[in-house]
Amino acid sequence: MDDMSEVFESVARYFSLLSEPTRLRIMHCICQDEKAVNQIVEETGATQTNVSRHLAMMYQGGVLTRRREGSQVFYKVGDPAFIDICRTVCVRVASELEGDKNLKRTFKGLIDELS
Amino acid sequence: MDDMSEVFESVARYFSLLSEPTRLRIMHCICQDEKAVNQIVEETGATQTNVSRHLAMMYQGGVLTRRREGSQVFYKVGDPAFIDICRTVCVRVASELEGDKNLKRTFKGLIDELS
DNA sequence: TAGCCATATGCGTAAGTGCGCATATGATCA
DNA sequence: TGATCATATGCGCACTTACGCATATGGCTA
Repeated sequence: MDDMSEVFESVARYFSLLSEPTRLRIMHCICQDEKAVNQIVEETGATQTNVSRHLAMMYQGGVLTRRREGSQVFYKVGDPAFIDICRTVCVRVASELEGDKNLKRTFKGLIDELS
Repeated sequence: MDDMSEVFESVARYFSLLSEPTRLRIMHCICQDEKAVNQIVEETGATQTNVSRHLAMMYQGGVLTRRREGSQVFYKVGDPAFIDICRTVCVRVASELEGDKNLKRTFKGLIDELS
């Protein structure tokens, strides 16, 4: 029965990559186009340290791909499952919102982006 | 631009429900049939305290439904998106495994269950 | 080579999270 | 009502995690 342990741990590890707002913001930012770290820093408003660390974590988790060009490093979401999963979750979470038209609209926009 | 913050936080909150091995084990256990807490405790091998707390957390997050019958409480996965998301992630994670035939087989079994 | 830009990383800190123990609440039955 | 079973919760602890600061590494250009 406890071959399962390893499975649950791997899956949990994957989900934890997606369970942090800053990381989601970063992923959203490099979801369609690859971007250099400094661009990501600028667009997300997070610090360079933090962005760099989150990127490294996601890269190691296999969610992002990385490409070096000169002194810059470009990151991009490279996980084919990512879009699917996020869209499903967004639909799911949005469906439980009561009230707050603005938030609903924002979700809707994001879901469209992902479709 | 920062209507997004709230969105990212909600989505992250959802993912964090799924980012813990014990919770995944519990969910797997009540994925198809509802079960009372003591059954879940028995089947998962976790302590009553812990199971109860995880169940409460997931219930509040809207992932589980709950039904009282006498002194027992039955829980069940009630999130229509859950199966989809987990299957996608399992496929995703399994695809990155190199070697370890046994683990692959376990994943495959789980994925079949979810299909 | 030296200096500069872009990115990564060691260290310390504060907040969050999972867990066990003991205990509280709630329901059944004698 | 009191005893007993099922579930939930307060408290404390250990561990993890996100973060900032300072600094290291790696590449470019003069």
